Amino acid sequence: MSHRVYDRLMSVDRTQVLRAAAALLTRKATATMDEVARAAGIGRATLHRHFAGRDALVRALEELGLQELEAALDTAAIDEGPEDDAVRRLVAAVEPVGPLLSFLVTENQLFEGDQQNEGWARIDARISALFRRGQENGVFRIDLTPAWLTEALYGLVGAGAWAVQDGRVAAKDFQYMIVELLLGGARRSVEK
Amino acid sequence: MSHRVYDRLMSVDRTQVLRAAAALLTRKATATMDEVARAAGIGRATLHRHFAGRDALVRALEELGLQELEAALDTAAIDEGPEDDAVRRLVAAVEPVGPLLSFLVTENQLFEGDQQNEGWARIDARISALFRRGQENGVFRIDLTPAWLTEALYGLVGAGAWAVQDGRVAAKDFQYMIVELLLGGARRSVEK
DNA sequence: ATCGAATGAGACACTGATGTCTCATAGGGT
DNA sequence: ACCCTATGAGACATCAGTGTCTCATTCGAT
Repeated sequence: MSHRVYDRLMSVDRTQVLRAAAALLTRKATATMDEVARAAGIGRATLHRHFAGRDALVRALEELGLQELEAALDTAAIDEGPEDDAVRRLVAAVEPVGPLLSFLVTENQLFEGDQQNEGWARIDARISALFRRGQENGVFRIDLTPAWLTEALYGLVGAGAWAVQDGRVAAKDFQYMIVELLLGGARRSVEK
Repeated sequence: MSHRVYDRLMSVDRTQVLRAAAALLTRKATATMDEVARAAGIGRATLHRHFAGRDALVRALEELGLQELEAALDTAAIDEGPEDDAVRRLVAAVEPVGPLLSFLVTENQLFEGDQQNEGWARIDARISALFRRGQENGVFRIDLTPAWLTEALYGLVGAGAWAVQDGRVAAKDFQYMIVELLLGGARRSVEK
């Protein structure tokens, strides 16, 4: 009958389409629905059957990004262990979501005026909590607010994803570059 | 006769229009020419008289941004003195250009395929040179490439400008937050 | 007061993207 | 072998943004 097998009747994998869309829109935010469809290897009509319109597509993309970010936060287990190690795990887990994250961060300013998506608020809160915990435990400096450190993390991940995509930074260095700068800064520490 | 006074006959100040356009486009990258015109307080026809089209507008915006960045690099005198102080001066000087910079950085990925604008290459080179000089003088760590530090600077300035605009960070803390994170990182140093 | 240049508002045609529809076809499920 | 559904391709109307033009008006210069 129409159990889960039935769902798979659709030869078009929604998530796969979203990934293709993300990959394209990350590079070219103004890409056409037709371009998105071709990038996903499907027809424009089919794309419209799955996503009512461009807005719906972006919303779905946002949903996907939020899901993956939440998942990354979970697998990184940022509530456990030393906070600097938690940040390392977080960056590592967030790396694959990098491009999508940077797209959504820049795209989100379009929805200004609306209340900030609650999904984002939740993720912000979780990451901020990590930095706050680190401050309380004396691992992180207290003169940089958790909110700013969270924003900075987004910014660095975005810059990193973009730099990798443009070939200015090797993909294998992505995690190291971000974590080291975020945690240790650029200044050479007297004792390493 | 038609000396400099004659130029001022135009009641529309080109730079002023560009600033208004930058302010709007930074928040809403997809803003219409009509919206830009209204934001600048002029008619759409007049906007078209000054900038042939949307492309021309963006190009002019890019030119303005490059000019201001070069000027910021000059006033910061990044070739002189201790490198960490130079970075402080650089961030301070670049702050007013923050929104425009972040707009151009994200907008630039549209012109991918084309050769990177030589103006950008020049600015990248100047900033990279600062970080490289700091590395050679033992001020900056050598495991983070100058190219990455430059990208990170862009990313942090963008994130900072955005955070300020959204009220998540106080404007007066902009410079401090960025410089401290960029130079010192989030980790609490044993000796301050 | 007069002249000239620039402006604002609106009309207009044009283009590109969008969203909807139809129809033939391929490909799984039975 | 037979359905039945999803798909791809294309046609189509619609819409929003663009770029151009005209014309009345404003404003500074003389």
